[in-house]
Amino acid sequence: MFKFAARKILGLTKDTTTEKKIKEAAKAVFYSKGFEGCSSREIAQAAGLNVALVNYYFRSKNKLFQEIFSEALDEFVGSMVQIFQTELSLIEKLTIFIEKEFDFLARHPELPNFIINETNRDENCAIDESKYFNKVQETGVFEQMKLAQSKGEMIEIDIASVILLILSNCQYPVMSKNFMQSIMPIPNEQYALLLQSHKAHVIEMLVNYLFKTKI
Amino acid sequence: MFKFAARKILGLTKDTTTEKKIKEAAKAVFYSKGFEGCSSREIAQAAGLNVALVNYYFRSKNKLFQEIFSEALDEFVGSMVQIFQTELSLIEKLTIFIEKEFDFLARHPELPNFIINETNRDENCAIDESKYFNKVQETGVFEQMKLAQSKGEMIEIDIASVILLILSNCQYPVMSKNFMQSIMPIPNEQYALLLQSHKAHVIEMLVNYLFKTKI
DNA sequence: ACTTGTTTTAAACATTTGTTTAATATAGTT
DNA sequence: AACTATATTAAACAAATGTTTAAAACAAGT
Repeated sequence: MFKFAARKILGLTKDTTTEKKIKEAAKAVFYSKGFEGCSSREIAQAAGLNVALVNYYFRSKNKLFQEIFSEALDEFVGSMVQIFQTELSLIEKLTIFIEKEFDFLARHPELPNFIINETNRDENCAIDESKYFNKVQETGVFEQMKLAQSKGEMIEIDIASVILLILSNCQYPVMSKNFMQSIMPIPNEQYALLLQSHKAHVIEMLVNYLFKTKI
Repeated sequence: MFKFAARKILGLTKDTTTEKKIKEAAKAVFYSKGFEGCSSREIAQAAGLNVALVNYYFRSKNKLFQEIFSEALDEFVGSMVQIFQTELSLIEKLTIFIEKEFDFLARHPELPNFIINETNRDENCAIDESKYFNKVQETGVFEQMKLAQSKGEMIEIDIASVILLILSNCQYPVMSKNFMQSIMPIPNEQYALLLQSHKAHVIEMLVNYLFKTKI
């Protein structure tokens, strides 16, 4: 019955290319259509395989999704942490983070909408509440902010607000592309250009506002 | 066969409470679960009616959805236009718009995610590409911006970028509530407070940046 | 060649889906 | 009261869904 489950737990799978194929296909399909927007068969077909194989390797559509989703979150928070844990100044961290985030999102434009969306669909899918928070906290970036605030280098503002300001201005422009194009006449190529110039505005605006230091 | 369609076209429906009940129920269900996240039967049940009635009044789930969605967009753009067409200064318009948008979104927190999401799901659902753009353009707010820019009162920035800055900072904080709560430990009541103080930051930041005029 | 354990497939299963049908109830008109 | 058009319902339909089963293909060891 649960042979493969046991094997997986014991780490005995030979990590076959099939499993990876399914995961890659599932990733692509889930990202663009969401959990409820696609079927198991669609994923199997995208991987060029039988439906039963999907459940053979991942037990259920739900389980497969959870794995993909949690890796998406990992990747997402990971890129944040990667920059925060450097020894740069806050302004540098902020600037570089926004730069990287815009570039990253240009390559994975479906990701933010996917995460926001699925977090809203199933509130329980918030995995390990504190796991990600701790990761970020361990970088010491919060202390760095509080220190800067006490020294008057940074404005008094809730740290959650800072996160919100950053994510809002990085992610929303990507998520809302189709919506923006439905209320304003902007062809695809031009939207990419818009994002580039928008990035510069976001950086300047946030740095100026948070640090009261003209660039 | 298409009796009711003919009646609707001819405006002969007595606008029964049943039709409204279905629409209200559909609105609530679609908003919170999206088109693919719910079934016709779920909508019927929420309205306390038979499934067949939903199709009797709206022909299909798709058609019902289109009606709801396009009204959501109307409402959304309408509130924008309402403020833009006043005789206020740009700074006042911006400030009031953000104030109202935050209040509006506090009452309809599912709306932005719903619109963004469904616009991404079916790119064809972008109804009447120019309709909304014209509505906004007719308010003359774009000319007002260009004038302010030529007078040096406002920074040089693409108007699409301005829209993006505003919507990003108003909508994302609401859309991402569940996501934020899964990476930071913020209870519900506190998140509402956070949004209030965040609103003030957004106003100050945007006014300062766009108009180079300290409040 | 036989056995054993793993991978893959086609087919089946029970539910759920959007939609339609055919019958019943309701109300208004003559 | 009978007729008619509308409103509502229960039941049915075909298609799609997530999942399981049972059999086949494959590989490795003996």
